[in-house]
Amino acid sequence: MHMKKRRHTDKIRCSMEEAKQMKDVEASAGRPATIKDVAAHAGVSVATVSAVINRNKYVSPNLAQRVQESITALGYERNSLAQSLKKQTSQTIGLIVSDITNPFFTSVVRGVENVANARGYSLILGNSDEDLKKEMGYMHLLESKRADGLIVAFTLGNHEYLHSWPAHRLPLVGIDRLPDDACIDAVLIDNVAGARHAVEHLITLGHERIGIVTGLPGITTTEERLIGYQRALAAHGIPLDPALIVEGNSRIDGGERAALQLLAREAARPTALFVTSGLMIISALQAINQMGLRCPEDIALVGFDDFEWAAVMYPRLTTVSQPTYEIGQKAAQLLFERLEKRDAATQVIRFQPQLIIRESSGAPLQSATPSKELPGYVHR
Amino acid sequence: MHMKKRRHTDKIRCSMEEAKQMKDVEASAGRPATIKDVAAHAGVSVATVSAVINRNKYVSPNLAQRVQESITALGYERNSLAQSLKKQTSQTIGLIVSDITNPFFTSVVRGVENVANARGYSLILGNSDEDLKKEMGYMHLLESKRADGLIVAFTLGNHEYLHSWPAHRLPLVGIDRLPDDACIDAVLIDNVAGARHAVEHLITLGHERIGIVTGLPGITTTEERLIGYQRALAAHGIPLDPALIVEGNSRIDGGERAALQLLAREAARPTALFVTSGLMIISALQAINQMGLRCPEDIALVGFDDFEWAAVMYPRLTTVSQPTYEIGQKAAQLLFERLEKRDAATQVIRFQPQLIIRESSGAPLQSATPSKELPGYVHR
DNA sequence: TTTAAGGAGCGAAACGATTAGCGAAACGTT
DNA sequence: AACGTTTCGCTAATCGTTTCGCTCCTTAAA
Repeated sequence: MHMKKRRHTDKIRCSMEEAKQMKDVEASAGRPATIKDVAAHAGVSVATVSAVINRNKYVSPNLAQRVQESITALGYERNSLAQSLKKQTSQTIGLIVSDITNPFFTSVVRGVENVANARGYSLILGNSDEDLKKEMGYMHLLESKRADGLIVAFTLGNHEYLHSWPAHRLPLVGIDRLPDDACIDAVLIDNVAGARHAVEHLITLGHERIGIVTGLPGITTTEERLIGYQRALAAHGIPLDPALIVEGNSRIDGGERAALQLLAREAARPTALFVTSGLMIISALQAINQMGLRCPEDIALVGFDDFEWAAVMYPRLTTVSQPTYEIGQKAAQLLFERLEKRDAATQVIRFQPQLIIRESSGAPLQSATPSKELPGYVHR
Repeated sequence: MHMKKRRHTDKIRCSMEEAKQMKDVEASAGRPATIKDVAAHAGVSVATVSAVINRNKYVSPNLAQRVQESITALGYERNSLAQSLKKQTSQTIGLIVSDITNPFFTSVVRGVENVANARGYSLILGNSDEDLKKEMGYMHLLESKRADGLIVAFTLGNHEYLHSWPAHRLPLVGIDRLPDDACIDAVLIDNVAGARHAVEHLITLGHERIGIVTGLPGITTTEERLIGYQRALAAHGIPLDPALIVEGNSRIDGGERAALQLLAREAARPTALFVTSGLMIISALQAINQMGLRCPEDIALVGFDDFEWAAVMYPRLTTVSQPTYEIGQKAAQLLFERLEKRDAATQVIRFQPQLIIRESSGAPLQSATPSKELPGYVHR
């Protein structure tokens, strides 16, 4: 009774205040309005305000209306930190890539962001710079921020720590590459097939001395693409020349260095180059020009990773195209599936890359010979 | 006394448990370990554990040692949500760009991420897709997540809501563009000067009929670049022909459409094109090729936004280069300054863009005429 | 008239961390 | 022995939500 009465007077006092405060959003200056402020303002309990906000309980329409008015009057915005703490879910996922500046990852990030956003999740982004320490740092940071799940492009290095990772609590989805012993959901592409297609394309054009510029050593994609290269040669009875395999670093500078090294061997210069990582193809092309050679007449060129510009460069580049956006999308989907079914079997999705034939490989134009139309090959 | 005794037995019991649990990280399966678990395990109070974690109080070394052991034994990881709730700071900043896939923003994001990371802050990323609704959605989301500050590339549209934005509580830094009436910290570039340099470069090469493909209408950068174009013409007494101004949309498709429209006017075809937004220059180049014209012989071309590939395209592109990474860096720095001094005067930083002269504008090569070496002009 | 059902709203206990305030030892000094 | 000082450690309140029970109250059926 006592209570009841006091509450009632509260109500009256508050509705008078309401009239006054109607316009002064965020009355008490510094501090943001809390649910408690709203409750006091509307003369109801916090439980009721919460019920109104979340529409998960019966609240009479006119009371709900009153609460809504208090909310806008005070400029109240829910505190997701408190909510997450209580609900044990932060509606946030973490994404760790090696470098968002790499167009491959840029597009992946966009794919992830789109599906996360559609589900009301937000995205915390981290760049590992191919540094295991940084990667682990981010993973722990995201664990402490209680992200609901993580999507990670693992760097090279010893990933033993994954074995004791509490995946049931903080699910993990790998993209692009995976430590061989990791048993987690992942979205990858078939690098062996991609590399093999690219090299076989060069072989059918008559090349036998094909140089390869590899990516960062120790990463699965690098190794798989090298395997594809070797298989293609083997399948056509071309002996493997170790001198034609040169290590790049998946960045501009490494590509130039590696390409120059390959082209320097005047005696047994390769007639074609296969560059296995996106950014390096640019510098490889620069290296070719720099040596006074022409592409594709003197040196044919095929690269991994397609991008919009590949179609307007000179020469227009033949590349192995990965469905980057779809990779991000799929990874996010996998993560959300996992959040719903913690103990489902792990899935590893492998997309097929596509060889897009343009000019740099020296192939005859499409109209000239529309002969070889295998799946996985596209003329553009 | 009573307490004391019980506490003591607790200690003993716990150290026995400790021996047993030493290896079973994360004992109670699902739930992550809390500070309370650690306290119980080590036989101390939560305050002591907190003191050990934050090293902000006197704790005897051997006790600290014991606590540390409990922490690793239980696999404890601090819950930042709870910490943020209590400390009223989330160590998180939000970054809203229109589309991270745009190389301009990619690089900006990287700049922001780097300085945030260095300060122990993490980054929540949002793409607005030039949609005011989405932008506002993200801003409120980030407010509810209690981000400590926001960096935003504002879309076009009515930004009245900014006037009632609680900037003292959630500081805002604008990048790239700014609603004209917004009075906030910002990092911009001098678009007028950039455009003017580009167009004057074309004029000094003898061009008078210079077409311009603009960006999305309604955005300040678009308008400023158009002004720079007009000023350059005016300064050289060239009359303005409205037919030479065509609207693009800052995306690939819009660039092609606009360029084709300009080139279609066979009678009075422009001899040079100025494309004011990064992605569109590619499609403009395609449009030129498609019309059977040559660049730069038939049509000279200058674009806004430089990127690595501009140097290996055919022809190598003359562009206005913006210090994208530095823009991101500076924006983050401004934000952190603001977090430290809430009531300092607002700063608007304007970087100077640089005209990088390559082949597409038809300029004589550097070695041939090193004559015109104004600041803001670079031959590469 | 009694009972039951269930709508509408409230109080209070979590969630996991931080921290002010308070005692209790241990030690040194007079 | 009495007292002050320093060093540790504990209790309890707090941050802003959500949510479990609980209490009224209204309505309808028995």
